[in-house]
Amino acid sequence: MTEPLAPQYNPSAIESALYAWWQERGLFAPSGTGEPYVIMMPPPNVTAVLHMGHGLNNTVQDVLARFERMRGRRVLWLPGTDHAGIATQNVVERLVAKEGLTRFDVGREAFVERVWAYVNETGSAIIEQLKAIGASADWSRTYFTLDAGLSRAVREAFVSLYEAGLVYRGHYIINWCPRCLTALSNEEAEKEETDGKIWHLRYPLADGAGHVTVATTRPETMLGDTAVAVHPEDERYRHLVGRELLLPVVNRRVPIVADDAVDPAFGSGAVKVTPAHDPADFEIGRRHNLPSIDVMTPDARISLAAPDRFQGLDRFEARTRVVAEFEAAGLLEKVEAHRHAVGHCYRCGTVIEPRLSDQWFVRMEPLARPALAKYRDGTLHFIPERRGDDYVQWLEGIRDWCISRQLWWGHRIPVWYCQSEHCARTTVSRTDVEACPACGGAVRQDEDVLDTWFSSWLVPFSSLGWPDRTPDLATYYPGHTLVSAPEILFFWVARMIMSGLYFMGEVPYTHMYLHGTVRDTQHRKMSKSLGNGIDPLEVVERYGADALRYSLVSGMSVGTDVILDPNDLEASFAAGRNFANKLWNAGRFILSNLDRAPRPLAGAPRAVRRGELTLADRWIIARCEATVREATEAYEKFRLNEAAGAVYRFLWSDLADWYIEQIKPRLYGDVPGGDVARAVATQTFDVALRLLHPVMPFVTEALWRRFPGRPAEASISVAPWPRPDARAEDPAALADFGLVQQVVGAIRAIRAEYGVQPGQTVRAYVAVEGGAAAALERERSTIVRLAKLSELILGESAERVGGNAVLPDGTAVFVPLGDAIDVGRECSRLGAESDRLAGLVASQEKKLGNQQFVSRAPADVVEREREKLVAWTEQREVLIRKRE
RNA sequence: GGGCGAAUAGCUCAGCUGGUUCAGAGCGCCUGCCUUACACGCAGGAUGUCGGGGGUUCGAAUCCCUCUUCGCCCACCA
Repeated sequence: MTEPLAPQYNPSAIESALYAWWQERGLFAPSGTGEPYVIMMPPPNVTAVLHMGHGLNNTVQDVLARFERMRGRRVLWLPGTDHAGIATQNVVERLVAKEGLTRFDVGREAFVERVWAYVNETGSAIIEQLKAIGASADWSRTYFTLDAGLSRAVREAFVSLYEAGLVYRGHYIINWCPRCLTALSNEEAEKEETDGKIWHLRYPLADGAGHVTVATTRPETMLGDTAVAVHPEDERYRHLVGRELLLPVVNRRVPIVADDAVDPAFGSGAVKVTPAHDPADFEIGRRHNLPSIDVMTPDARISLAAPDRFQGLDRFEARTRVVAEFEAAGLLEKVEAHRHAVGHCYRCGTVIEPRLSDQWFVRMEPLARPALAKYRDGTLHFIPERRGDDYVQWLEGIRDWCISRQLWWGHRIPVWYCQSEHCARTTVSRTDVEACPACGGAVRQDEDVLDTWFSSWLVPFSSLGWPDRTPDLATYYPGHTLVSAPEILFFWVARMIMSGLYFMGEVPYTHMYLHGTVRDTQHRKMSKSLGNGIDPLEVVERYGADALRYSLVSGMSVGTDVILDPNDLEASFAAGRNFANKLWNAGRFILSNLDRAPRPLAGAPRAVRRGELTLADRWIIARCEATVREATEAYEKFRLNEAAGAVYRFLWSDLADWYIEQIKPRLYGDVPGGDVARAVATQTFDVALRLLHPVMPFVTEALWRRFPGRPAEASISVAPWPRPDARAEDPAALADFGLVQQVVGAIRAIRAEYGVQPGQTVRAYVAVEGGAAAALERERSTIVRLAKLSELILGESAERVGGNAVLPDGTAVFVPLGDAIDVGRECSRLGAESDRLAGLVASQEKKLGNQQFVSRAPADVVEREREKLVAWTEQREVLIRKRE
């Protein structure tokens, strides 16, 4: 506690020890009797390694958690990890591939065991990494989306939705990833604008009397065409409806049908219909009883349903071959460039293939309706608000959610099919089914697993024990704030609202804060594949967790992206490190002076009476008060950068640059009042540490604990949040000390301008009277010392030669410099200064000469402008006289 | 194609309900300082048609319209 502190703050020497101490003390578990405040951590993938996006997301959550904890709320920040179906399976598949095997070689059971082994070994790494950045989550409650409790919740949700008719099995076109070999939801198929081509193909009429031209971006699908559709009212084709075409390449006769879905204005107005490979075509096929011919295998090669010469070809090779055959037959009308949106697998980037298959779906419209209503009635708040538009748009256009995945890693679908041919009953059950409940025959469980998001959308209550009615569930549901990346608004955030309303009857959160994305200086998203990432742990090692957090927080206003430079860590993180160091040294200085206080300041420094305070004391107390208000309001409004900025300015510009400099004579015993200065410095510094703790938890704790009178077990992380105190407001002190600062600044500027040696003292005149003079008189010694004066004269100067400055309120400052100065230089400076004032005066006269302004603007505004004009005019005259 | 947002110093961005923080901060740049808390520091300084054009207003970086350029979300015109 009393060992001397190093002049340079060394984060790595203290951070892990402090974190361990917080954990030992159990400070991150909810405690006390305050109103609960719940933040649900977006569960990172088990196999994830901490990246800057996690850094940002968890820093924001931690700032809010720590802020509310200090405000006395019973904070539960609930962490967990996500089994992340496809992502995790892919990782282990790659490991298996190194042994030259596929998952099919390994077999389902053994493969799942491998995944478990992998997850058990490396799965919690990210949690350790989150601790390195200071995350104050309640790790004792950490869940895993595949553990027993959450698995039970998943079954309960599936079965009860099924019983309500909201889960169904359907035969539809879904998004299929030919590399992951699974169905995907619409959200998992990322649309990307792509420059492609559109081929215009001629299909001859079967009777040889001409042809119909169709356009397609995927010519290979023509192998599965079973019709051509035209609009029923399209005069060009009306006479052809009902006739047949001879499909080239495959030589199949297909009908021409009329369907309203066809847009006669697009292309030729005739559409090839491939019911097995296009959702719109599927619908047309259904309306016209067309056969569906699936011409592709699961890995997107041409299937046995196509002519021999195409079988086994990759879909893109087949595309080339089909086009070539059309061209050779003279049936390729034209090829045009075509920009369109192409779906890609969100996990591996492979082009999605629309595929006809049997899948499980959730009927979304009944869930979406109340979720929309809760936004429209003002229950839900999005920060920033515009994210609410995205939410509404998505819900209004919602389509059913395909939840089955042809994977092995995940929650097995709780459906059993009777193997007996005459029974064939389907059983959907909360518990495992051994035999068919109808006929007692053998059953086979559905092979598929559920979308990983089907477990995470339940997390706000499943992580608290649902479907059991646990005390945790009663206490901590619903929560308040969700902090999330905008990418998972639809995957997760919106769905949690729907599930919360459906299963719990209440929205899980009222405030959804969607922060920005971490990008590089070219505004590209940081990613491993682009190689533009910054490793947060490296930053923690080199600059400290506080520096990392400060940079992330200060670099982001509500909902904007955070830009970091991967090639220049110094540029990105030095500011935070420097700030931590500044704090460290300010704290070190104050502490070292407490040691030389005549009596140790126990606990709260000795009570100081208002009458004992100097102008500077009153000023820093008032500034501190303003900072409490500003920072608290900013945290409440999620304006974390403003909160950090307010405390930064207070600590650096006010406390360190001015107040600490001002009190040095008192501290050193050169003038009386040392104990008052110590008390005020200690008090205001303590408040600032508490205000900053949510953003920079480590350095603030390290310093805070060292102040005398703190019990060994006291932690700033549960210290009370500073309360606004109207008695500390002091506009007069703010104005008076502000004048002192301006006078000192003006004299310093003159000294620098005229190259006065740093050690040399000068005289200075300040032309003030009345209250302003009294204020300067009270801080005379401060001005003399900080501006390095031999004498301060409050009044006009008879001397002419020297440096002049005019403060914004019109106060003149003059520093006589005798023969030492360059007269020519001074003349030009005087000229420039008087020109500047002339400009101000001119525009001011114009403004005040405007009758409209004088009559319409508020009186106080006009009055202020008048005063400015008077002061500027006077000072300009003074300068002009001097110049002569 | 539909919806939404952004453009301010060399860079990254604040600037919220029009008028005292109105033209700002940090970084970078220039000058001078190892002043016994801190050179990861101190003091001083330079830099802007607030994207273009129009409008509302006594007054616009701020509100409205329009153009330009970027970005995000959504979308079965084959």
